[in-house]
Amino acid sequence: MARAPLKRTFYARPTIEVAQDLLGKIIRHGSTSGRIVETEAYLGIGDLAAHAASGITNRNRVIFGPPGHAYVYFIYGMYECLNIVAEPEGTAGCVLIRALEPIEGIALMRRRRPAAHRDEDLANGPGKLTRALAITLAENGCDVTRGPIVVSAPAKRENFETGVSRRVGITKSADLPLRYFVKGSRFVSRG
DNA sequence: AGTTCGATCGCCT
DNA sequence: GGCGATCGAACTG
Repeated sequence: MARAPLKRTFYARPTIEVAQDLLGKIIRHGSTSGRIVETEAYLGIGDLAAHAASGITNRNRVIFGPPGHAYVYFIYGMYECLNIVAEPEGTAGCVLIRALEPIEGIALMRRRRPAAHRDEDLANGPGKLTRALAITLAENGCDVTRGPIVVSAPAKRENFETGVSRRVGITKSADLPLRYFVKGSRFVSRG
């Protein structure tokens, strides 16, 4: 039951709003999908932790492009991380997807992530969820309002509390409260 | 439960 | 040439 993708106007807003509002949404790639339970906002100028901080380069150019596109990058020689571009075209800003609650294709995710022995370990980290959903650099720049990665609203509205904390694993601009998560979810990368 | 450390490589100075 | 928006295994206590 594929629901309609979120429209581009959803993404053409301040990065912090988009990061908060992406919680609870469904992300799908192929036959695998999950519910977003953890995000981080990465801003433009002034956010020294953001890839966009020092201006446009060949790697980060999609962050400066139109909203609603995937920014996928390669890190530590072995992992991909998935972001979704926010802000109007020409303004930098993106949301790192940090954790998913697996929904569809769990058996396939288990095959892709043999180290995960529990469902909550399949996608509770940015490098894990790209592995579980088979998202690679080939998806960099793709339009998540069209595909092959698609983001949509859940079938039923859910109520949850949003937790806020510092972002994980960075050293610069580390004090900013730009990490958001579904409070109480056992699928987040950390409490 | 918490800490340390190795794997592995593209990007940018 | 150094380092990074990570992960998982190995180790300690």
